[in-house]
Amino acid sequence: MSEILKSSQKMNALKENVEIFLPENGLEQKLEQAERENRKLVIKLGFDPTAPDLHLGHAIVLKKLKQFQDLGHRIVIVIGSFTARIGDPTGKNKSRPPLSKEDVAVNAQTYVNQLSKILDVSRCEIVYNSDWLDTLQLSEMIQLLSKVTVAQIMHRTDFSKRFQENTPIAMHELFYPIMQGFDSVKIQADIEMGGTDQLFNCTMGRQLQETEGMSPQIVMCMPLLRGTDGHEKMSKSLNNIIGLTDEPNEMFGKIMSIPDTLLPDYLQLVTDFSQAEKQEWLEKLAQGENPMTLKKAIALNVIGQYHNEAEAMKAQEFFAQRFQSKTFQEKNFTPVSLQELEGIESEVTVIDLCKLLLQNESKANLKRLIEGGGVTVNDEKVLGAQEKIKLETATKIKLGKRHYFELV
RNA sequence: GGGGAGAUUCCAGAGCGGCCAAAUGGGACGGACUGUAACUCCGUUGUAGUGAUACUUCGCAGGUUCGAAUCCUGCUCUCCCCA
Repeated sequence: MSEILKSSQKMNALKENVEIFLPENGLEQKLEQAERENRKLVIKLGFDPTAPDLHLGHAIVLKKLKQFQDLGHRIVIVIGSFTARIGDPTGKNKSRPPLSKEDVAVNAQTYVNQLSKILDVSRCEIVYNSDWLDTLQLSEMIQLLSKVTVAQIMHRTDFSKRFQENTPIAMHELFYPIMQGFDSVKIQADIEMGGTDQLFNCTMGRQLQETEGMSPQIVMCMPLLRGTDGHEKMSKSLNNIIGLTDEPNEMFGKIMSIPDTLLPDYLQLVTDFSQAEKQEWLEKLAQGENPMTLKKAIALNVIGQYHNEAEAMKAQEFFAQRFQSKTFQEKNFTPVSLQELEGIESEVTVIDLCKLLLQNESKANLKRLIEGGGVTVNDEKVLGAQEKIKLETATKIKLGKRHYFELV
């Protein structure tokens, strides 16, 4: 029995929050293999440098990588600088604007910065797949393509679904999984990680490695975290993410706004709690504990991870004051200096004031907000966009659910 | 290569010469209720304007008409069937 396998506890930790192992006992095999050959495993994580905002969904995978990193294995981050130009087929059928080299470089850098929230980046190997894909000859490409059948590619649910629904599939999209698989060949990956949506792409790596006479990588897929809307997977383009770099107050609010049905998932996947603590929480819930209590605990825990405990406490207080206090006057208002509201008379219309405070909103939109009863000034609802109000200090203004200002 | 269908506002999807800034549903936003949860109910959902209204929008470019998302021509793209 190997040293590592002796510790079943360690093994359990490595397996926690992994939804799919391919093959099922692959991890054990790889660890034994590594030990036998007296080397460290190469663990691959790929990403598209398109939307470099990492969120709690990514964190699940990154934490898993971190565990392996702590055991001394080699973490190889493959930046899809070439494949980004193809675009991972999403079924959304939106043609992606091609990224320039500069875009890729900038995105990759911000990505790496964010990785450092979880991983020790100095001990990660970061490679760009354009390094080998840019120079790939057509003949080599065809050689590669000959290893894969159409039936296999169409097996990917995304493709078969679109095909059945008569939505377009461009030829180049079919190449994406093959490219990704080729990356695994190039870096000689032992393990590839990703979300469950990456299962197909990752298995491509296994197949291609085998045809190259390599021992195929194993695949570990983490569950997909659902976003703040409670339904769709967390994704920047769906605008439902909680970003790793979000401000504490922002994070707190977003976590408080997730539907209760997501709580067990969040408890399990995004918190630092021990299994025992998680179990305890679930029991409390079952006994009728207000889910809000757990939500707060999760929020505190998460902010503790990505900021620190003091910030977390501050965010909780902020939240309580601004959103949970019952009376208008007690709420927490963001100060806005009167001087900063450049060149205004002492009296303005409500609509103009709103525009100054929320410059990104169109006036038509703000007008609707006012007429819909979403604007309150000094505890009084203002329904006329043209009403004049005096600009004086201590004027308190609420715009919609989330924006609170006080003139100072 | 041949034949047919189609491209509509965030999405799905009606409209097929004026009553169309464009039905309906979803989403989003706001309000009431609440725990920034869910449920339910109500309102809003192109931009600018106090308003009358003006402007931009129905794949792209032209044309017919007093008037076009709606008709015509060309182009681009998609789907289906046949080869």
